[in-house]
Amino acid sequence: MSIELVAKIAVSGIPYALDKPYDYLVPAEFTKLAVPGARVIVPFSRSNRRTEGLILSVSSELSKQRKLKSIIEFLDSEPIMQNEQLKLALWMRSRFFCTVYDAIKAMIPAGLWYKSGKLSIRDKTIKMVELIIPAEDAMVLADTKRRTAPSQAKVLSTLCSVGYVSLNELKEFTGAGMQGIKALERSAYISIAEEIVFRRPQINVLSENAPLPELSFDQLSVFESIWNNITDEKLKIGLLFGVTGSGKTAVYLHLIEKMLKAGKSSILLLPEISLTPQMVQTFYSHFGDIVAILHSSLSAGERYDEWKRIGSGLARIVIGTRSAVFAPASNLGLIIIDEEQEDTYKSENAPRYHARDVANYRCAQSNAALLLGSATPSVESRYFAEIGRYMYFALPERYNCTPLPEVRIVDMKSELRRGNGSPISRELYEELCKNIKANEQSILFLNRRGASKTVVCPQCGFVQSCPSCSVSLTYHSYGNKLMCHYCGYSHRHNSKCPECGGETLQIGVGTQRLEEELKSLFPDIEVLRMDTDTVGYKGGHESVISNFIDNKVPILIGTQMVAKGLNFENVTLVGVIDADQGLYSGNYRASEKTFSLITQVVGRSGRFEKVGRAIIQTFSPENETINQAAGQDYEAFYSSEIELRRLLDLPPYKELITITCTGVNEEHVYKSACTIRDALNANIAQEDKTCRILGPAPLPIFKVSNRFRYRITICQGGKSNIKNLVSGIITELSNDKDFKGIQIFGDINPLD
DNA sequence: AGCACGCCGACT
DNA sequence: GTCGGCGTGCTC
Repeated sequence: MSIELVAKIAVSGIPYALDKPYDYLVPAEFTKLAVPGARVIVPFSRSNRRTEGLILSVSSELSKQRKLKSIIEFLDSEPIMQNEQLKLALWMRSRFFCTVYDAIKAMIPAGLWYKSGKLSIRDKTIKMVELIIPAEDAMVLADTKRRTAPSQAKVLSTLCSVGYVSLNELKEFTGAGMQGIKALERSAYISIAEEIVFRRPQINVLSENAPLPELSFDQLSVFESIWNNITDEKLKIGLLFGVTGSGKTAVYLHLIEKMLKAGKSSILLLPEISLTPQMVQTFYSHFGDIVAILHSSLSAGERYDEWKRIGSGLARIVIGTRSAVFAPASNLGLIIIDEEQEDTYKSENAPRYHARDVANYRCAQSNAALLLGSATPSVESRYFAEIGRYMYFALPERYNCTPLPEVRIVDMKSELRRGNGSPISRELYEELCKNIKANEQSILFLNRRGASKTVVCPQCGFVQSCPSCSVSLTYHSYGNKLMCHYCGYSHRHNSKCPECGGETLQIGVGTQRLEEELKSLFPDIEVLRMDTDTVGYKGGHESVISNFIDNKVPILIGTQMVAKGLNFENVTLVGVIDADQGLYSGNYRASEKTFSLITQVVGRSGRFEKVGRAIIQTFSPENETINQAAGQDYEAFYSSEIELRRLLDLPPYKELITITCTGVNEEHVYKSACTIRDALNANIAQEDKTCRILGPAPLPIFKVSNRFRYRITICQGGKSNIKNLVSGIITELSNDKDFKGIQIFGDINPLD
């Protein structure tokens, strides 16, 4: 019997059902390295394949009967995760039905994943040259060398004046070659040393040390109210309601500044950074280098370095997208989630987390404050404010008192009856003419890419759809092809119906066809289009926007990316081409999303001294949500929507947990889902009688990449132990031989 | 998931 | 004989 060191390890690349801590022996030579948070390579499974893992804990044990395998190597010389982060990863597993390693991967920058492999990211270094003899001596030396070694003399005299400089700059400035500099190093007159530098994302900083914007009376009182409440001991979550243009950003800036003065760091989450360059610039201009940004279009090196700057405390303000909620900010004081209702805060793949939930957990752990900001808060958040779980703050006015735009709803049914089948109603056409004449700009919003929604055959009714996903193909006039917007499949378009040979018809309008329609209506007018097709490359988004602003392009067409966070001085007309789009998707959040989107896009109009107009085109002009959005009346929308949620037993009254089955054989998938439902029904009665089990139901898009998808929805009160039950059922059935080829995963409050 | 084991038919 | 097809079972 002897004492051995045993590490409990979370391993990567395993399904949820196998995820548990595995015990490994720590070989004696690794004793010092074996600490929680360090990554290792371990042999795993019968094949002993090399598998990455992370040490969760280490303990000394009396050696047991069973033989443990040993850790092969260490990837880290010190832990890459602190105790607090490990706790967060374990919590994420229990809440989001992911493996611990899925959570860990979301929490650390990608470059660290393969530190020892080929894809490793190294610290970037530059060579720095320093004078290591007294400057007076160097001057004398430079004089003596002027004849014999002029370039060495130049190097010495240059170093006398600058002292410490990068090798590259020194070579460029003095014209000296490497031999001369090396010679000086050999003689111990100068030293050459590597210094780690940070790769930084390129930001156009407008000015340095710009003052904070002054707060208006309303902003100041909201700012003080937020500060006094969130720095209080008890209630730490606030919801800030502020209509478009009310100046939420100014309040954020002042809160973050005050946190900084109190010695605390802050994280600001945005739905998508590339859509809000103005916000990032404002922060850089005021706070300078202590701002770090984290988002998907950074290079791996930049992301790794920004992460290091945050971890080391050099950067104390983090601005980023969803995953920035994991930023290793020390002494965290505040997390702000701007436009908290946005779907981008929910991850669609494992770990299927919501940034709001993670922020909430982190803030509670580190006694920090959480502030949610929005012009159209999610129904959940507004409800939690109503019942006192969140503090509620409101900025009622537009900052510079611009009146809200004047909004008109146009009935497209009567437009059709008048014989106008085009996507532009007569009224919108006239308003566009007015704007062109007045030299003012217009934005047309249409949340659908492509030229035309679908191609149908009016003779036999055949609709072309993707062979591997269950969505209809979308026509793209660029390349004359039909594309699947889900998996990217495309093939050439033939105007003849593949079933009956009849002439096909295109129905529904996308941004691309709208662009063509406008070009024929206004042949002499420039039209810009902004959607994922036109801004695909890095920086494309900004260049479209600056083109629109600088060249006063009369008309901008766009998908939802035109709706978010942009200030256009000269825009006085907004047209919503198809307000119904998305309203009848069958999802319980459809109204909420429609309201939010229309409200935001209408708010783009007339943000400065000119009064804006907006035209909303719809086939259901009586629809309550559309009318509430037209009136920019969030409270009216909220009170009708929350009543509906209460009646239908939906969030925020209940929490939804879904279990999704996917597989290539539809019947097998369906039957597996039924087995899950039965297992739930058999077990749930003891846990919670109020909870309902729905399904199996096909997902809105029920086939993706040749896999069918069915899911069970559990609608539960939230306090019971249902999550553990679900976890147990997923684990048990994943290992069942009847479930061979079936993937099962759990999700909480999915968005689709 | 990923990989070895093992049991069966085909073939240098 | 043994190479390789995939069905079965296990992962400290």
